[in-house]
Amino acid sequence: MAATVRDVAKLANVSLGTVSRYLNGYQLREDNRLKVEQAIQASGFKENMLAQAVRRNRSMMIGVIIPQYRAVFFMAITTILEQIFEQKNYSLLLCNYENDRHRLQQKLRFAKERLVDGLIVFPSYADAGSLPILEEFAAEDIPVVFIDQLLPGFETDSVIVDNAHASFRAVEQLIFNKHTRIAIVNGSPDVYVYRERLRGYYDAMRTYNLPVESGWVKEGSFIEPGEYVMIESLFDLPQPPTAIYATNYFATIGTVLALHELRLNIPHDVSVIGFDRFDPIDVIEPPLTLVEQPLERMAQTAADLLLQRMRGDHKDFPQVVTLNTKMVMRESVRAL
Amino acid sequence: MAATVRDVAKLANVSLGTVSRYLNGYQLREDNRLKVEQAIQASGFKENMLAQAVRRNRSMMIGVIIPQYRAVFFMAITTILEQIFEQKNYSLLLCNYENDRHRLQQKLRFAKERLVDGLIVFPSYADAGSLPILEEFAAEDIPVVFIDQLLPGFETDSVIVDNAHASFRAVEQLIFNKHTRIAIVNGSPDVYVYRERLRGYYDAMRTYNLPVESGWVKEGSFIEPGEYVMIESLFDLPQPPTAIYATNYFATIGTVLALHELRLNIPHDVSVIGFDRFDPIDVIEPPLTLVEQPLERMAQTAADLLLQRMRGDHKDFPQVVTLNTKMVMRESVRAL
DNA sequence: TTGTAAGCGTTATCAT
DNA sequence: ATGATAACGCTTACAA
Repeated sequence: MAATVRDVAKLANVSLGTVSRYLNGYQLREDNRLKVEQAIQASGFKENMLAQAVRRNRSMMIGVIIPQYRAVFFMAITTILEQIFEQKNYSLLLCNYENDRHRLQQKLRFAKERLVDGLIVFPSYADAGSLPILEEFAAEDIPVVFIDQLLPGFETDSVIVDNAHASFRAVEQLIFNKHTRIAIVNGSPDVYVYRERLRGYYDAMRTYNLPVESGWVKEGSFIEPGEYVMIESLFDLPQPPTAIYATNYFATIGTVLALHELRLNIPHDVSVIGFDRFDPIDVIEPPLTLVEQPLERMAQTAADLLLQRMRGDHKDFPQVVTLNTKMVMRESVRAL
Repeated sequence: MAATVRDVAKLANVSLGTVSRYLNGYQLREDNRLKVEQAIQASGFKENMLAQAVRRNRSMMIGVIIPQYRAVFFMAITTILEQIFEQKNYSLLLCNYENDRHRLQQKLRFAKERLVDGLIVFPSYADAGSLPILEEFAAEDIPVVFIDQLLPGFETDSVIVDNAHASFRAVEQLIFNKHTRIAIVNGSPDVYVYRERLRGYYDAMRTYNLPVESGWVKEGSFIEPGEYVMIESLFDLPQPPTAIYATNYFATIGTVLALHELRLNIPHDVSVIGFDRFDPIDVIEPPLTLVEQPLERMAQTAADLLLQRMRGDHKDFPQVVTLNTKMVMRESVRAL
């Protein structure tokens, strides 16, 4: 049905080797080049990437393993990854492991069976112990890059963000504005990044000799009904906070909704610093002061690292690149 | 390096044909089966899916073409698609076309070059005229299924939702509760589904002989700063609405935020019906009455249809399956 | 520069 | 049921 190099060769009256060489960018004699080009046109020849893959032993696929498609942070980075890799003619084999260690192992195996040339993993909730498959990638020299988090127990190139420092600076910013009673609305402590963000909060408070009252640390998913009652309860305390640092997108939205509910004005009554800038965060009034992650650079760095390893360049392996977040001052913090 | 059927055959002292047959589930003589199994164990043989793909002329990849990874609706369906296809050993070639006709055509070509066995497309913003590549899929008998929207000009199996009817019922529900002044906060009229949702609104109002005041129809993305000022302006009208029907996730959030801003209580001051139930919608107080789309069934239907076509069963082609949304009554509608 | 032929790791068709 | 062998569509020595 579909034309093959053989058909093209026949049509052009050259050998199939010549056609193949043409396709791979080798120099041809002028008349032959013309004949081949015409034959390709005439036959509607399209190269078969699968056959190429077998022959070259490269699938031209990159596995991208994601905790949850619903979490826009991962997908925002994946959008950029796709653009980068598409330019190099790689396609993405996306896998969602639904935040489940067991499914993660499954998905890694799945990607390996598909013979991906490289792997980018967001290792949320994971531990190396439950992921023996990773050693197989290492053994077969299939490069793996972690993004967003490390995975203790398996050392490989990683691109992360300094979460503790991000928190430190956010809290510090509040302190600079004379806030002393600062609460944190944090993601689940099961996730490494949230433990880090919490650590940065404590660090900042300690550094500036501020006490952390019991009840100022709230942790949750903030996607379940009524979960922001937890946030509201901050204001039942004898010493309610004057500022709230919310450490992710859902916590930020939840905080805003809770303050609305309590008829507390941002920033007049309570100052707020949020985390991550995803739709529809920008719609919120007043514009929120936010910690923003360098999504582009994370993606670009991870991609570059992976491509470098795939080229066989193992310089400085394993490299851990730590990027900094950016605090963007808007209007949700008031100086006391 | 990696063991092949040949290696296994040698190790087991059988022909490679026997090994291949074993792998493909044919009956073997007991002793041979044992030998082959042992050889597979011993050699750590893993089948090479790429070689299989070439030989069988089936890539075992399904292209899934998505307007935007950031839009959780698409990703929610994709999550389900992935589960369904994984069970059949298909992998997903996900492509994001960033809501751009031109990039959509590119991505379709990309998927075709990768020899996907089938295609699922969310054709937002698209028109068949700008997508000549679709005809190539048809010509080569690569099944294409549209989901969420049709694409006039290219007829193929499609799974959609009755958006107009969804709106009709939502508005009707408000009318049943004695509301007569009902506003709609709608997505961009550039998108077919929003034109449909608006049509349903008008239909319902007309059916019940209710006037639609000028200024009751708001359209926008509701992700840009200050866009909910549009919603707030509803209440500057001489005849402000007593109920708002928001036709997507962002419109719903925007509406809630705007009402908070205006210190209007839901449902006491204003009744609200929203659309789509994605995080963190459930966190909103009171629980919102929502139009919910049958994500599972959409995904399952599209997948079934595609698999059927890939099996060569072209019965009733092209099939357009229209599913119904579900109105879930919660607490954001008050009877007047 | 070109043609020939071997080979990638499979599946599938023959006889046997 | 099995072995031998061709074939899938391509790349890549090797010789010419």
